Amino acid sequence: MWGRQPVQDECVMTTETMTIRQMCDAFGVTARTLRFYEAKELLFPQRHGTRRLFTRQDRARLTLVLRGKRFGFSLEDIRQLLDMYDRDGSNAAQLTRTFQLAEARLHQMEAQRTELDVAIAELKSEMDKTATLLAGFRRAAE
Amino acid sequence: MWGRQPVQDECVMTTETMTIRQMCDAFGVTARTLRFYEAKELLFPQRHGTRRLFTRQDRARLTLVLRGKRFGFSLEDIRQLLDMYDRDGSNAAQLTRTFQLAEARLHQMEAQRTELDVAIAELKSEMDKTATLLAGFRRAAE
DNA sequence: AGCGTGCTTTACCTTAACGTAAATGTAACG
DNA sequence: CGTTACATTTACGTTAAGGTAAAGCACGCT
Repeated sequence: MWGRQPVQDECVMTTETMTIRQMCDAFGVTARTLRFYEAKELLFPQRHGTRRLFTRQDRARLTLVLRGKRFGFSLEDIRQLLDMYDRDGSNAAQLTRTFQLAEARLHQMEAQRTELDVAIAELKSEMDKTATLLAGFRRAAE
Repeated sequence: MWGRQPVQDECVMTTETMTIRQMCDAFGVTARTLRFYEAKELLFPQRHGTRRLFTRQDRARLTLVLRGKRFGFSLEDIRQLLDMYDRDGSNAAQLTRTFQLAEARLHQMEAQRTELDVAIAELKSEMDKTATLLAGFRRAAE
């Protein structure tokens, strides 16, 4: 009735590779997002003809990308962090550079945490004032 | 509405009004920012000829704007809060609304901090791995 | 052969909070 | 009067993370 999904006889769900739509469904992102991430060198899907085939590695990377995004990091930050997870450039110089990148990121994150703590404390203080005012109003209303 | 200021023909340096540059120095913002905030109806400086003169109210409002920004509110959110306050800041219903907005924002910020803590822990863990690898390389290099 | 559907690329659109540049104005100093 | 030092308006530029539209392949089915 509706167009049935073309059943791939040979490439049966080995979970080896996934089409773009399978990725969208699996991760809850749009196709545009996956293509965008490829353009930004966050993912490196293979091609079968013109079609993208996302590998196990792409899925692992995408998981990390989405986690990083939840933490509020930019895609560029994430790309650099992914290079750290990919310690395939296993020479000491590369690892050292990677480590330094991570260290810088860590400092940024800790600074961000400190700022967030300050902001939270300030906001709480402001809310206390407002709450006090409100309490006064409610007493006056009786 | 809140108090009119004395007409000043001579440019006496009262603390009543400030030029744009005095404002920049006092608040650590650029002139572009002040003009932008005026365009966005966050500030309402008077004019002396073509020049802006920022009043005590403007300074109070700018203080609130900058505080709101530290809390992560958008300028549009801030404008609405300021407008509410202007219309009838001493209205219990509006104070309640303000409080609720602040509460929601506080929850967001606390959630953000929790996630940030997780991310920091994970990153530290990855850095440990990298450091261990590096130590191995350095031993091998001797 | 035709149809429907999915995938592809190319390319312009969006939002926030300003930055930056150009052209012009004006006020004070010397 | 000229120069200097700000001030003003207008208007286009920037960045991030995609959205959206257009138009063309590439199939599998009938």
